Amino acid sequence: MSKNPTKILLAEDDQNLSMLLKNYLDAKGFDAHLFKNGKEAFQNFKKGIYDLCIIDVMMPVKDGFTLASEIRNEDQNIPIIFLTAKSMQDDIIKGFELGGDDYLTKPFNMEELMARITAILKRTARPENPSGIYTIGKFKFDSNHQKLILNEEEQKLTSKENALLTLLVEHKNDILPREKALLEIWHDDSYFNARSMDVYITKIRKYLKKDPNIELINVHGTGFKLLA
Amino acid sequence: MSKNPTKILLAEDDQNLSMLLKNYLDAKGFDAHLFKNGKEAFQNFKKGIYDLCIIDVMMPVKDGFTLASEIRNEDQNIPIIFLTAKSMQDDIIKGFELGGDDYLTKPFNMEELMARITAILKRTARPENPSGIYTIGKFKFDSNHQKLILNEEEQKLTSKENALLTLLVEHKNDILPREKALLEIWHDDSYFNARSMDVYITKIRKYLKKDPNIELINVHGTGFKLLA
DNA sequence: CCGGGGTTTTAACTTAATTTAACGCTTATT
DNA sequence: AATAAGCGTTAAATTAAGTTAAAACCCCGG
Repeated sequence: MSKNPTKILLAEDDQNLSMLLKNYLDAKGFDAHLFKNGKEAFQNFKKGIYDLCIIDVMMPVKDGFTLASEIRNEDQNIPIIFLTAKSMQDDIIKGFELGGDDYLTKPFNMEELMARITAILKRTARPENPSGIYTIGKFKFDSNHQKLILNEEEQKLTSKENALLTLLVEHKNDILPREKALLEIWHDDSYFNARSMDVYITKIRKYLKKDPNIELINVHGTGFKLLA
Repeated sequence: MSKNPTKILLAEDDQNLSMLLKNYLDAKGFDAHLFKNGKEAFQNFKKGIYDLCIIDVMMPVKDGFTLASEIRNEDQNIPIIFLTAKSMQDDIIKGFELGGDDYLTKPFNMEELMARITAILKRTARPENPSGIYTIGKFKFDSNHQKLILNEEEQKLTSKENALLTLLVEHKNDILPREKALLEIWHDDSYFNARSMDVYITKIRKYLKKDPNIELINVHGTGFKLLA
């Protein structure tokens, strides 16, 4: 199940820059759609489902701010990045007031744009599994409620057991590196924390033993692997 | 019941700029805490509950990137804005990779910083509920009138019960950190206040017991989570 | 100023979660 | 095979949280 590319609405009238942008974004794996003024852009915005907008402030026919406020009117949440030639602070303030998420002053370099896009998408991204419910062999694992359920029996988990098992299922059939677990759960990779983690691995193994098809194996010097 | 100001961690070694920043932010109604290097900043970060970090990249003792990654390790979500003297693109990319939310190149003007702070906080903000009326499972909770209502029955709450339950519902299905509750309600994180808070947790659990689908679980060493 | 009812804090005790310690076994290295 | 480092398991020690009751506090009416 491969993911759809992020669809970007690109509103920019400058011929050179716009093609440069579109090519760059497409090369980076995005699906960028280019429009040369605010009017065209808005007409298309209503049709397509976009994930992100990059809007030049100065455009003929309909300027970027007008476009942005129309878009905001349709969609409260879609991220908007403004581009502007002049670095007038009033413009910047206005852009943010309109609900812009970021603001780039020309000339900017593509790497920076890319970094800002990535940062915004990361913030906007929906968590992978908001329900927090996973299947492990015959078990249901509800990480939000810190419970491991087999048939009708509920096993309550402590916070650490829950955190560790959550990491393990997120890496199901794959290695969860020791270091990663230690940093995320214990916030520090030290001798004692590592020993503590081993204790929790034992506890989790004990719980999971009720389904003999599940294995929680160690990869020496590397990490653990949950097989189901 | 007025709201606490947004608490900002400010890490900046330049004497002039840092005081300028602190004064400006304080004047804008924030509660800015200034530290002159990464080490000091991190030590204090762990103690206080901050809402936003503004970090200079170039600092003595511990640089801004190191500080940011340590902070990210403790808190996945807190917004971080980097400040840098040089507009080196590599720095910018690195900043975003570390989970920075925004990046400002010196010299910047205060208005722009303000705009970016506002934009970030708007994204991060928890949805407000001016009515003060929440739903918790089968209950209605009216925080303005300090009442918990199930069917026709009204349970009056004391102000502490009310304040704590309000914080809990504002973080529904998410962790309410102990320190945050202690600082906001008891204004001081001490042993006895922590004990007192536990007493109130017990009381609230007793009230909520009437709906068996509601859980108020403890996350060891971290806080409480209200699940409904 | 005093007393009483409700609220909050302190105290004492209990239970649970987590870390540390101890010891034995396994895996890599030479 | 000897050695060292990594891991497994159990139990003890430590620290956090849960519960209940008593003490202290606070505010209002008399």
